Amino acid sequence: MAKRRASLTELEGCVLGTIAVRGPCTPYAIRREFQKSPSQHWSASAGAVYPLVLRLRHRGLLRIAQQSRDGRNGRLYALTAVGRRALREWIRPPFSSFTISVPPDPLRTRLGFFSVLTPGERRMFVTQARTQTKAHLLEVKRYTKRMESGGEVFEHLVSRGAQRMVEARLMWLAELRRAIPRTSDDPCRGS
Amino acid sequence: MAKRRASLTELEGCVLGTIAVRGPCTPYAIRREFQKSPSQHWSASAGAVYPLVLRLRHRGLLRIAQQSRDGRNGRLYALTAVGRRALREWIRPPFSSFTISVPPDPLRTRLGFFSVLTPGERRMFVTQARTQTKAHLLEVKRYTKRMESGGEVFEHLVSRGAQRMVEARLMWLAELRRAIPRTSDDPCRGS
DNA sequence: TCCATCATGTAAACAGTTACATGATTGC
DNA sequence: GCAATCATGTAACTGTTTACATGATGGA
Repeated sequence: MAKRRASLTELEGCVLGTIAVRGPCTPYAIRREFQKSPSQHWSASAGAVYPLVLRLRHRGLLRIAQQSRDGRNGRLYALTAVGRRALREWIRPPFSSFTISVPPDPLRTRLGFFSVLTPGERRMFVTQARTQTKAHLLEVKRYTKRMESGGEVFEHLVSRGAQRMVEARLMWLAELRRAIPRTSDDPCRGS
Repeated sequence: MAKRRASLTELEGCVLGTIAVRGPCTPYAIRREFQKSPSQHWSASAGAVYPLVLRLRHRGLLRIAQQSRDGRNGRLYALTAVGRRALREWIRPPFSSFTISVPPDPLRTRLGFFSVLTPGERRMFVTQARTQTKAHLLEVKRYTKRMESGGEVFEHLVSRGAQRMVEARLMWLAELRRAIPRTSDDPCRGS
C-alpha cells in the first residue's frame, strides 16, 4: 500500500544513510548532523526534515525504534529491512547520469556570462575568487585533518574529495588569470 | 511596484545571462540552450522557464524586444537597464558562501555511507565509478575541444573548469582505490 | 496530407525554505 | 524563576518537475 516510487532522492538517501551510520536517532539529531557539515547545499530546516522522515516511515523505510529516550520525548527512528535495501541500492552502481556528470559550480556558471563585464571587472572577479577560494581551502583542509586524526576513515576520504575539488577550482582560476587579460585590450598592464 | 527582492537565484541569473550573451531571444531558445549544455542540473522545462521569464518581466528586468520574428509568433525578450545591472551584480564579487564553498557531488555524498556496504561492494563502487567517470571525462574533453576550435573563449574556459572537476574526481577515485582495501579484511585480493 | 519541430503556456504534484508555535528539560 | 537548548511540528510561500493542451509552420 506504500510503494509507488522505488528510488530515493538525494536528501532521502542522506537521511537514511545518516540513520544507518549513526544508529537510531531523532529527526532533530539528523538536522544537527547536516548543519555541522561544511556543505552549504541543504539547510536541513525543520519543515524539510520532519515531513521527509514521515514520508519515509509511511513508505516503510523507517520505523520508530524507541518511543522515548532519557526523559526527552524524542522518537528514535531506525531503518527497516526494506529501508536498508533501498539505501544500498541508492548508494551502489550503476550510477545515473545525474550522479556521474560534472557537479554544478556557481563560480563556473558565472564565467559563462563574462562578456557582460568590463576587462577590469573580469580581473577583479578572478583575483577575488582566488582569495576567497584559498581561504575556503584552508577551512576544508582543517576539516580533513580533523577527520583524519578522528579515525573516521570514510569521513576523511569524503573530505579529501571535497579538498581535491576546491584545489581543482583554484588551479582553474590560475588558468583563468593567465587567459583572461589576453582576451581583450587591457590598458592596466604594462608588459 | 515590483521590487521586493534585490538578488537573483542561480536560474534567474542564468536566464538573464543567456539573453545578455546571445542577444534577444525567445524562452524556447533559452530552453534549448540549457538542454544542449552538458550540465544535468536543470531540466529547463516549460513549466519552469515561462513563469520565470514572466517573473523577470514583472520585476522590470526583462522587456519584450519584438512581438514576432520571421513568421513564428515567438516573443523575443531582452534585458532592461535594470536587468543588466542586476545580472552584473549577480556575477560580480563578493561571492556568497554558497558560491564559493565546495560544490555538492552525489558520488562523494554516497561515500559518506560506505559503512553499510560490504568490502566487495565497496570495491565494485570504486571500479564502476572510475569506469563511468573516465567515459564522462572523454565527453567533456570533446566538448572542451569543440569550444576551443569554435573560438568561444569563455565557453572554452567554462568547459576547462568542468574538465578539471572531473579530473579531480578521477584522482580522488584512484586515492579511494588505494585506501579502501586496507580498511577491512579482504579475502579477494592476493598480495 | 501528415509529421516533426517551433512556440507558448497551464495544472497538479511535490520539495524545500522561512517563520512561527508549542512544550519539555537542563543549568544557572 | 528564567534562559538556553532539545524536540516536534505546521503554515504560507516559492520554485521545479511532469504531463498535458494548443496551435502554427515547414518539409516530405
